[in-house]
Amino acid sequence: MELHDENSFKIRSYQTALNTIERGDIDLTKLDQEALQKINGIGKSLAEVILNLIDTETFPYLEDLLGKTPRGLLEVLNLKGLGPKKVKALWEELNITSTHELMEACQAGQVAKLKGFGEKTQETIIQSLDFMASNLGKWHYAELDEVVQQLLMELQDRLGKENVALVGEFARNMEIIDKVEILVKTEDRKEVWRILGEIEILEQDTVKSSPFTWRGKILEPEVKVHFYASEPSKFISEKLIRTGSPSHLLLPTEEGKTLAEVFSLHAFGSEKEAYEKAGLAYILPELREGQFEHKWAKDQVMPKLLMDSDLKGILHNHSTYSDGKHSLKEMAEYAYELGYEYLGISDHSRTAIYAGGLEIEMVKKQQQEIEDLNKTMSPFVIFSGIESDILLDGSLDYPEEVLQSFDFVVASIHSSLGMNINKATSRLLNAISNPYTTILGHPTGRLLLRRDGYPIDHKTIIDACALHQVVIEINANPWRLDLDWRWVHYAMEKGVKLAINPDAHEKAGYAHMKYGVLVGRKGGLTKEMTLNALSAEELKNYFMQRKLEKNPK
DNA sequence: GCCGTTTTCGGCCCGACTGTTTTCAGTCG
Repeated sequence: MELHDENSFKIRSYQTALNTIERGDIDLTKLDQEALQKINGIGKSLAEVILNLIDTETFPYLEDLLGKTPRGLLEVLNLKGLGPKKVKALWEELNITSTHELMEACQAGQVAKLKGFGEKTQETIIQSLDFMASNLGKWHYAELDEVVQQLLMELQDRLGKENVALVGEFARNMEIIDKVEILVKTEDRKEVWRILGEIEILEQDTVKSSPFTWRGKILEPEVKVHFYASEPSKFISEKLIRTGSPSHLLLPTEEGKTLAEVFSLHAFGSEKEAYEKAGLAYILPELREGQFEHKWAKDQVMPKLLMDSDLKGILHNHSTYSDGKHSLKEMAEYAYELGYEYLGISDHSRTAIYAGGLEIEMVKKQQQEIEDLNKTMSPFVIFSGIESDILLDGSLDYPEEVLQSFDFVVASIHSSLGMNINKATSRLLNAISNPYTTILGHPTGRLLLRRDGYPIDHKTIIDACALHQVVIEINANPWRLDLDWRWVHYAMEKGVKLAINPDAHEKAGYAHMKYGVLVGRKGGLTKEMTLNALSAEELKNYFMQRKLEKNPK
């Protein structure tokens, strides 16, 4: 609609209606025309469209629009920095219909000459295109989780459980996966390759494959996959070598060899035995990154890492008070059903108008509702929080007396993300030193594979959190996973606690906790250093104690 | 296209930034 001169307010209507539908938990298929029109943002026309869609599964207007739009242009529309107006200009003035053509036009300097464009815009577009190209074929761990586990199970069924092992990035629980790698123990490669040929979701690339390596892809979502065949005697060695990151494998051992050399020179009955041979304690796959794990293993002090079952409650969640899909009560009851002891609700604050941030009177209303629910749901506890926007100068979004009324405050940046490292760091420092800040939310604002976060001086930020006893969030949303696991160990060393927060905007969002735990473990996170491993009672005391120390009045 | 009324039209969420302009359009969160 945006590309075809449709009335901008009509476009907005569609958008508002879509937002309402997506954010609500309404089963449209059960509603008639009259009931549909009662939904805010849906009038006569849209109600008819919806009924027609349910009935015939088609939408002629959309088909018509798509028919007039080059497919590649939709991809151009996804580029950061390009909105509908600019894309339309590129299409009409330069006849650009794909990212490929756009790159050529940029490189030829044609884009900069267009009215409303310039050198800098052209440069931004090139950067966006590069960013897109560099992420091509990569996926979030969470997007592949299910298909990979299924594939693994099917293979283990057919080849024997002990003969199939995940290796590579996926085995190390990396947040971004470029290719899936699986090692098979066998004396008959051809038979294994034949079985792979029977699996429908796989497609081999025969040109790139070799006698020892089957290369190809999983079809949906499309991701590269490699299978390696290993003789039984070398299976453990090969598994270790194909799992550890390059810097892990280059770690030195007592006898002066690298880990990789030790692994490849001997035959082992188990991975534990292999690490023993190298004079090290056993290192879990997710820790094999060539970082702090070496010292832990050398000193034989591998800590017990955080587990899903250690988490006693869920902090940082949204409800229908702001942009969540489910009501406060529904969110609380579902957390209770899942066996958690508490829920920390932290809707958006008032500056986040686009997300329905809470005006002060709504804060009070919500806190009243929390108080009432806490009476009926006890011993389950709802903690009253807020995700307060960190404003441009680093201050929080409400006057003191309002901030004071929360059990906890998650402070996050949501606007003006285009900052340099000095600006971003000082903005965060200001928020961290605010006595009402309990948790620093998604510290860099990154969206994996979509945009880099603003640059921050991690050490300075973590040191400040240590000084002011601010907890840092590991936002467990697969798009964020922010704080990055590479900084978890440093935070723990400084005595900074971390919170595994799903940032759930609906009940199903709690499931993301799993991915927060995975990256937390990668960073070496323990139960002791995890805020929401505290019981409801302990956390209640923690919040209270903290408020007393910081704001004695 | 929706909503609300100061009802059958007129207005539609906001603030900041960037880069292009020479006062503001386009984009983002």
